[in-house]
Amino acid sequence: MSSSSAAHDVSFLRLTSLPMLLEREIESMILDGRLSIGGRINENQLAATFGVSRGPVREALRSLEALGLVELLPNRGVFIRSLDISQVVEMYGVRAALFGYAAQLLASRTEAGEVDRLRAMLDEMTEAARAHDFDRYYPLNFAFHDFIVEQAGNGVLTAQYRGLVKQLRLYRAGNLMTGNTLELSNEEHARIVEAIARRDAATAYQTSFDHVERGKERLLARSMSTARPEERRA
Amino acid sequence: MSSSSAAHDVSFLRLTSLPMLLEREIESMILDGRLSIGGRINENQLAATFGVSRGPVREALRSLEALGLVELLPNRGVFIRSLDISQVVEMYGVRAALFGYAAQLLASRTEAGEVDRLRAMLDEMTEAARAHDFDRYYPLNFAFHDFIVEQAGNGVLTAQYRGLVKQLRLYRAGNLMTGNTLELSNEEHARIVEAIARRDAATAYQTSFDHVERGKERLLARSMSTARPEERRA
DNA sequence: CGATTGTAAAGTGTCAACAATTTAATGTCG
DNA sequence: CGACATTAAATTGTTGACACTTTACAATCG
Repeated sequence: MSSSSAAHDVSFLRLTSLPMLLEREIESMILDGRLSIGGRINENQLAATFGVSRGPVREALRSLEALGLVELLPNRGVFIRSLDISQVVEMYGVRAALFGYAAQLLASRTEAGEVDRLRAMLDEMTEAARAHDFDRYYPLNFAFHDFIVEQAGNGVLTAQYRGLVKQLRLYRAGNLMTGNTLELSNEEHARIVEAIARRDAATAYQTSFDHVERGKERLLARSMSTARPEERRA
Repeated sequence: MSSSSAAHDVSFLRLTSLPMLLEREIESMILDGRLSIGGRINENQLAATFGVSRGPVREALRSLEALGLVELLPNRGVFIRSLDISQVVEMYGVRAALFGYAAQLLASRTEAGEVDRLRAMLDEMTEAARAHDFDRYYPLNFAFHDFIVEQAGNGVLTAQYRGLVKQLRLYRAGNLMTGNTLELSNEEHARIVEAIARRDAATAYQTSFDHVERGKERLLARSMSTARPEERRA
């Protein structure tokens, strides 16, 4: 039984704990919008909701703070983090760099297996874009980017990228695409896939970086038109 | 008195708390080597050391886990995170991408004020490198990289980069440079500064990316020669 | 009536005690 | 003597109580 070297990996021994569970649950409450952004979290209330005491809740909130999803103000409470547009812009920049690096890595390591998958995703997105079906396009778009990052084969990169994307979900207005932006965006996807297929790492980086940067600019343009004239000061 | 708009910014009202304080203190205990890597942290002992109860200590440890400095195994305890070489390699890759992006940003935004400072740092490093004075070179090298990242003007980037560098300090063998690597490394610095001075964003990115990648390769080469022949399997 | 001060309520911060689990030590059987 | 079951110690997990701070409210004074 115990002769085999490392076959079973007995990591079943309680790989989770109450604070981790609470962390995940509170996180989805935030990302699903069940806790409103900018709002305050009441520890007592939250603990009562889950039927636990405040200790584990506070530990979970500490983790969420380090993940950038909430803000802790001493003696004041925990607040769902709200991003202003300048922070979002900064995040998009870093995301562009990370995504570009991912595409670069994938281009230099791919053995063509991933390319077929990417082309399939691309076809689906093309179809959804043609139909202006945003609800169908959005998850495909997400999966496309995530697939490239994942297949790049760098776990640290994947974690950083996903953490950033998670934080970006705090900016609610950001995910909308209108009109022909779907088609424009997807043409950029096509260029990315081609560069990866050609094993052209430099072009894969550049097209991927530019793709996210352009998404940032689309967001900015949209944010300008939406923004109120001026926030008056006292 | 209350007429001025945002002059005083009374953020003095307890901008810190016990868990934050403990977090910083434990962090420096780890990075200074006062807590040995891979070793286990005893909550009772640690709490007694600081003269507090275990609650705040546990909260601090949750934050440190999210920062990637410790690992929490449910019911088993908290362990100072130990990095294997493959993780370090991944981190270097991401660091290269982030640092490259920083140099790119700085090159495209600099108004020449930063370049003088960079050239001054470069001169100091050249001197230290010529004297093979690693102890003097190391902090200069650190400051040089950090300055570029900081002056890039992207707070998210700065935070991500510094977090990564902090984690890399868990890999103790990594910081050594021998022989003429100091001079080689500094020649790369010179190329980076020149690209930034020229406002050549693309070259700034590439030289900076390559610089970190070469650091990774130097590390890997060193690690190969140091590594034990083979870790035998059962 | 508006600004200020004082007071009560609500919420966060910290602790010490208890429960549950893991680890180490001990004893027992084959 | 070694493997296994049993027990004791150490350590983590969770809780409820209490102290402290902030916030909201009410009363008072100019």
